Amino acid sequence: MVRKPTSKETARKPNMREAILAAAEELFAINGFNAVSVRDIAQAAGANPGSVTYHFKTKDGLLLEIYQRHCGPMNLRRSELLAAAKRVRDLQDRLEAVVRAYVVPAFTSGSDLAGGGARFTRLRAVMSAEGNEVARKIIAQTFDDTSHAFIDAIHDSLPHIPRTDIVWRSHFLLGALYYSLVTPDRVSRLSRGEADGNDAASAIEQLVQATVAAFQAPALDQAAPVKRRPVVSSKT
Amino acid sequence: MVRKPTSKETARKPNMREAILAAAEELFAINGFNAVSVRDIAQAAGANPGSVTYHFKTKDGLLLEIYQRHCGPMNLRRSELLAAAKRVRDLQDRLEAVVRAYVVPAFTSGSDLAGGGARFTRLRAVMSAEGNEVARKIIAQTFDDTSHAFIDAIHDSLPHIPRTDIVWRSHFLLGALYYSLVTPDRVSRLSRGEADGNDAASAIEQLVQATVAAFQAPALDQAAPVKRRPVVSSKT
DNA sequence: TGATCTTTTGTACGATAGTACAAATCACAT
DNA sequence: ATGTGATTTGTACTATCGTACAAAAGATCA
Repeated sequence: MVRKPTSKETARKPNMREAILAAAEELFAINGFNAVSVRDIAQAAGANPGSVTYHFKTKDGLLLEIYQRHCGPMNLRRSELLAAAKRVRDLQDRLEAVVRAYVVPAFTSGSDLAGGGARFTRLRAVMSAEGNEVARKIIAQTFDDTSHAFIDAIHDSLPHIPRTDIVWRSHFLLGALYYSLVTPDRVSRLSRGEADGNDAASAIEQLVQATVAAFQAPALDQAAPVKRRPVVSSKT
Repeated sequence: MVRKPTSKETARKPNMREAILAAAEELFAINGFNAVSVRDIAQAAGANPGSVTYHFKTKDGLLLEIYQRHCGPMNLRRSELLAAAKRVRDLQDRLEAVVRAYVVPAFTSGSDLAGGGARFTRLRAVMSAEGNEVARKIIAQTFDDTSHAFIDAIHDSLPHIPRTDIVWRSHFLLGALYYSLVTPDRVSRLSRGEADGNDAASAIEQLVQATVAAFQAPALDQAAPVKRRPVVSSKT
């Protein structure tokens, strides 16, 4: 039989599916995966719980779809920005451009998705903290390449810093980035209202400025290799 | 009747209560609050589920007890280290000492609790990401004082940096700290085995070094208030 | 020992979780 | 209009959740 996948195959009425995705993304990003029920999502999307099962089979499948929806555009955007940053001649400026290329897409929209950049990044932060299995797999196989590309680019701008130090510092960058999206109100509170933790532009500039300086810090290397500071091991 | 609170009042057999607390702390720190059931905790502690209810009334009460168990010692330790740090004469050295006074207690044991510092800090990180209500209240009313004290101390070492910037950067510090405890394996992975994300000593040194540099970065202030930096030109 | 208090156990209850599935409904080509 | 396949709805099943509570067990002291 000859199939004619004109409008039938391409999801004739994607409204509800999209609504469920959006509602789930928002609820997961705010409350985490475990605290949100399928019924919560359905209600927020104005749908029936059974409809979620129909479109995404399982709750995990829903999370998976959210990731697959964003990972592509965000990494594409990062690649473009990184490529542009690498063309900056001055080393100091290039470092800042690279950091900016890493930070900006996390705060802003991935592409056509309205303002979803910060929301999805917050989602990733929360899933990371929850140790979500689905997220862990996707992250490792989707973002590690990007992370390596950025680490390499930063290393090119700072040849005298060991790669190990750059890994640590970029790890700190991601942690700071995540935390800024997870608990923005704390910034407002601790600054006694002088700063707005929810202002993405401020967050980006502050983060870029601080991170560039952190990357430029002298290397730790072998000086005082911290043989056995009485620190206590983290795991038994 | 004259009471003789010799051994009865002081918890005659605290073994089980302590075992439940320890098990809960570990499970919460790893899997979050919502993903862990009372039955999980009881089983891990070798106790009966009803015993958890008996000692802590509710699951929230158990979390509350964990916080109250750690907050005192950890903040005390921080205060001591901070006081010592403030006495450092050289401004550069003092800044590093202050940062270290903030970081070290988060990674190491609060006091008598065996290796619980990193575990409890990780717990705080996860609760923060989950938006746990119980944790949020305690954190705000217990740690904000400490945070302000550190921010002030850092500001004293860096008088030319606006307080707002210092708040942002200390926020980044806490985010980096949290993330290092939540996802240490990522460091090992991205460094291709050259760094050990689970090594507390390395984490502390790297974090202190990077953070001191971040604090010392020039102020953002009003220079170029981020109208619309041409972050990128590529659109392809 | 027997009385009394603390702790542990076992069990059960109501609520809610994820998911399955049949019936109802819808959109559209014929 | 009607048949057809894609959705949506309603409902139900099982599992597990937090918690309550009575009974059993253990400990302490007159």
